[in-house]
Amino acid sequence: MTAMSQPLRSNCSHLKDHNISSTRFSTSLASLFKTWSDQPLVRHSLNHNPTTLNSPQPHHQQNQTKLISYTQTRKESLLSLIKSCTHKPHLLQIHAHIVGSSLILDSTVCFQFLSLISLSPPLKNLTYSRQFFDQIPKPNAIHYNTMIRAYSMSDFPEEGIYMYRDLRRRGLGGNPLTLSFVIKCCVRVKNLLGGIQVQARIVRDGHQSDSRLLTTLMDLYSICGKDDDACKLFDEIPHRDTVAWNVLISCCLHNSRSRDALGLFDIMQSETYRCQPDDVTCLLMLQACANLNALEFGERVHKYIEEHGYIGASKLCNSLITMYSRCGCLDNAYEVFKGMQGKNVVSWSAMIIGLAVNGYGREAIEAFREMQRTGVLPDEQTFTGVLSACSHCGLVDEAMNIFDRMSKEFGVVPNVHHYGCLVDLLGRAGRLDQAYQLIMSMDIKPDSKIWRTLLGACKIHNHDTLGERVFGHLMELKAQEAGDYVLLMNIYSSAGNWEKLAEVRKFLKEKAIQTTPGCSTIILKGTVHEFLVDDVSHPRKDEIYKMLDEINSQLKIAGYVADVSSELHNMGDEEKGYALSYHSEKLAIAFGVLATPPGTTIRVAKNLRTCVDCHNFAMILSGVYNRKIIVRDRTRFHHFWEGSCSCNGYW
DNA sequence: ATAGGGTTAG
Repeated sequence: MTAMSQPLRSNCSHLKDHNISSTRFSTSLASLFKTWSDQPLVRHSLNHNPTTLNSPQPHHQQNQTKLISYTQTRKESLLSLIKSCTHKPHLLQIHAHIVGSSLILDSTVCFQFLSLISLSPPLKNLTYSRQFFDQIPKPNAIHYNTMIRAYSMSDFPEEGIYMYRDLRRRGLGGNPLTLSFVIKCCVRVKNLLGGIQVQARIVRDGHQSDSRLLTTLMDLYSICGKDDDACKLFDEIPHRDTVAWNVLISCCLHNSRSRDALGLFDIMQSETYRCQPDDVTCLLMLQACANLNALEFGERVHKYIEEHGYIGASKLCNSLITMYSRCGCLDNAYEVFKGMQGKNVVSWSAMIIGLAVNGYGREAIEAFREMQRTGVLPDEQTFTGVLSACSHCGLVDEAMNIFDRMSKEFGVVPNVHHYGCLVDLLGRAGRLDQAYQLIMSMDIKPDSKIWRTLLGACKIHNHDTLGERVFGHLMELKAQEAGDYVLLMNIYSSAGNWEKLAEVRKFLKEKAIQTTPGCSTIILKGTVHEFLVDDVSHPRKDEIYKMLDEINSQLKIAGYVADVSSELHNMGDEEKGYALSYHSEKLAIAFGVLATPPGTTIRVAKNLRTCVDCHNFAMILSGVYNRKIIVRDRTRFHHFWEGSCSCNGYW
């Protein structure tokens, strides 16, 4: 309703100013149609020649001028009607009159009408546009461009590529614009081959120094995973403006080269290139920072944003919230969130997800309630955040309740992420069969991530029979990874199933499948210190291991008992406790305790998931040694202070 | 003649 009655902002400012109602519009339409009806309607046929229509007999000189001027006025009034049309019934009337008169042969009229129905939001209808387009006897390049452009933004981008081929068949040379619209279509469907053909055309038509065209093409290569080709193309762009740099940066982000992306921020500003980053550059940089946990760089970008007056942009604020929370710096994330004007669903979701990944589940749910109080409607991703908050804190009933309300109250259809959170939650809570039933009852196909989640839960609860079945599902999807074999071995190990364990081991060795070794890093005074499992390569290794021994005995006094469920070897519990003490995060934390005074925050990043034992170890240590510890693992952050953790002990 | 291109938040 509101969408339909909304005036066309760009074209109808005059309408709005004088507040012309639709009734008055109808009146003027009616009077126009009345004048038309005095003219005989010209039946249009595809073979009609426009010149014969508009050229009356030579001996009627006076009449001809009159007729031309009359046609002219008629056309002018129609064009102004098209420009101010906001109602579908009027549209249909105008349509009928264009098609039923000689105006179908007027390319301007056709173009204006086509723009109206293919691009302007309230009346946009692509099927209808195509119908009209097909009624134009001789569509020109502009008509084609309009259609291809509309298709490039629609759900049927490949249709734009077909239209481009059609245009070429008709021998209408496309201009650079046509080419750029087609490339956009190719980007949408990741049609690299089509793009390469267009590239050949760009060269043949002599547009090879059109920077914008090349930039679009770069994006295509980037989206298709051809980052090297995209870079090559970048070198060929004669005038590299900020957008070109932005595309290059986004290319790095899309192709897992966040580190390169960060580097480009300084390179583009250097003496050689002298290109100023804009708001979009900042947005991309923040994403790279979030991927890399690069808090300091993120703070630099934040400063740049403030200095350049971009801080009012909600997109940037939302991105800052995500960057800070993905760097484990919730205080800063909340600071940005609090200070921002006009929080939308993205801002709230960013904050909720931020709280969730940092283990503050109850706070996330509270934020969710607050969001509803302020009248912002949650969407799919908000629920992903809320449900993952529940799964990080073991709030089973809360999650079930929210999941139920999600579709009933908010009309959000459960997706694979929502189910994933529930499976994780049920699995960790030990309700393995219920989790399995849930997966089997889903009306969407379970992906490998879901099965992997359940496999992880089978490991926690030493459920080897279900674990085997779940692993079978992963094999069915041909999606088993090295880490999955490790989980399976862990499950066999915990269940004391040494034969099966040996079997898997043998298999891994035969197939030369490499498992990723655990690796933790800690940054002290700007230097990155890296530790592998049982690492002895650090220059201060003797001190570190001595420290670790001391810590272990101190923690034992404080009630720490090694949790042995993560070990693979067939040995007695006492030996296991010993073996566990050399997990990479323990080494990194021991080094942190060694190298920092009490009261400091120790930040550790781990490539895999932290095990229960290391979680408990860090939690108790934070109290005994008075350090705040933040461990970032593959999926989340764990905050520890004064012997407690943000997720209330729920691992 | 007619319109008009690239990057972008959770």
